[in-house]
Amino acid sequence: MAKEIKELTPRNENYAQWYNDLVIKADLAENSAVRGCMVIKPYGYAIWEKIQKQLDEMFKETGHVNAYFPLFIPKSFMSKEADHVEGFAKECAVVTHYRLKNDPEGKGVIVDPEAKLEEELIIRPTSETIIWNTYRGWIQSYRDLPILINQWANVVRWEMRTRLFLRTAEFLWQEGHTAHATQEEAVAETMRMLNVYADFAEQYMAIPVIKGIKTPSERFAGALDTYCIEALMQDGKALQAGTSHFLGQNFAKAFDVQYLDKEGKREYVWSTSWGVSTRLMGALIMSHSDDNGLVLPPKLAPYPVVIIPIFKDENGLAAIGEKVEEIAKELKAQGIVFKYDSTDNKKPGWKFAEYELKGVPVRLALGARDLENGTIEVARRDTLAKETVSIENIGVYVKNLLDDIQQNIYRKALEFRTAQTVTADTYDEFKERIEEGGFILAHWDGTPETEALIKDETKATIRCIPLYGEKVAGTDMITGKPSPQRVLFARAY
RNA sequence: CGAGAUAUAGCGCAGUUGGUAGCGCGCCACGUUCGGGACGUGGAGGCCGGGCGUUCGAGUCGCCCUAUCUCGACCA
Repeated sequence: MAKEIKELTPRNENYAQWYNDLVIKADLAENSAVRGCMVIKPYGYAIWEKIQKQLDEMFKETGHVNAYFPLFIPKSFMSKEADHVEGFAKECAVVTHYRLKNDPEGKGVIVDPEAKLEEELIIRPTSETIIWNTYRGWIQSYRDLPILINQWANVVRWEMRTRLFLRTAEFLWQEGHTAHATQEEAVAETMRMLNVYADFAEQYMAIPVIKGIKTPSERFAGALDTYCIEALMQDGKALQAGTSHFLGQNFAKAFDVQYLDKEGKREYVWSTSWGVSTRLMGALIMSHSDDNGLVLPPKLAPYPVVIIPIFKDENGLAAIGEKVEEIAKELKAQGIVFKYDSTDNKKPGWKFAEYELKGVPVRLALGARDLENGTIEVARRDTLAKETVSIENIGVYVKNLLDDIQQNIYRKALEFRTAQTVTADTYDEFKERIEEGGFILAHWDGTPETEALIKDETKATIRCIPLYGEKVAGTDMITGKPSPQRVLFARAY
């Protein structure tokens, strides 16, 4: 068994394999019988629920409400926005029939050829089209605006190659779709939600992100501008962790959504959409995990604390159980969720390893020796440090420790990213450095040709044009043409 | 969709020049253990991914499928 843990090495040559193993061994998810899809297991789903709950709260605070729109999209809807269909056409699952029947030759069931749909249905790869078709009926005047709606849903994109959490054929996400009277309002909304995502990533997931804007080639199909948060994984590859799109009037025009303004003039509505997905869990796993398994930030751990009793027999367990009840009261008083693993079919050492693999931030171990001394052993997952402390005020102690762990995990990730972010002034320097992974800040002349050339030759893409940080003009490292600021390059997932 | 690899017990694997299948972990029972993945004894568990062929005989050889993984291509 010990061997299994040693196989997990975040910086080994086969990071992809390590990642897969960790996801499976930490009991988060597994491949399903359906190509490219995954089963999210209870422990993994509990993390997703924490993410959902927190984001939902942040959406509500910024004035949004939840609603739900259909899974199926009539094929004709997809063709109404030209860029949108071009972007998604290659990865759509299509429903063509609505009935099965017994095979007349007795070979199980077949699709009933007489049950062919007149118009095929697309399983949503994203919901802009069905939502904007609906919004048309909801919007008549400026008094109906803005519409600030979010949807929690699953979507399907038939990707050629998939990876657990990072790119599955079906995934869970939230998609916000807002409608506004003016361009300014819509742009402000796009930025507002980008900031919500960045705050969530940094404060809850403990992942530092760079806020920026995508180049036209990386833009969402149908958007005028795509803003994003970009994170750096431990193997040096970048991961797009969330996007917020300014859609202009594209979808309003495609679905004829107009409103009457105060002067009685008809205008097209302005819109945004924004989303994050179960991919965030991939980011979480790859950002913090180490050779012992997952490392979860306390704010997103299904249970931030696990209590492990060390006992010889039933009497011993009962004595510890009484003490645990006292501790439980203190933890509850601090609002800390914990798990007490009193099962007697696993030894303490096994449990220690198991909860480390699962990334539980704090482990409390309690045995006869502690009962005698009035102490408890406290172990933290981020540093693997252990200490024996007095059981007095353990609730407050753990609360402070959890806060410290949350900050420490973020600080570690930030230090890593800072160390892995460099500038390159010449293309040779760039090509050499890109092999080591990490972010590279370099000057770009703003043309798609240069961008494509770099991608072809180095597999690096422009992750974003950073919104913040110092903006010093320079010249493109290849063409020598002027560049207003450095842009962020990396190889990406 | 290209290249490579893999498919044998719940999981991880072995299986020689073809002779009707084994190991470790896990699981079940009992006992001893219990402060970093315990140990002993005894058990249960397999249409060897599917199909066709060669052969007296196929986990093993040949061909064809299918699925998975890694690397590409692709990827709001």
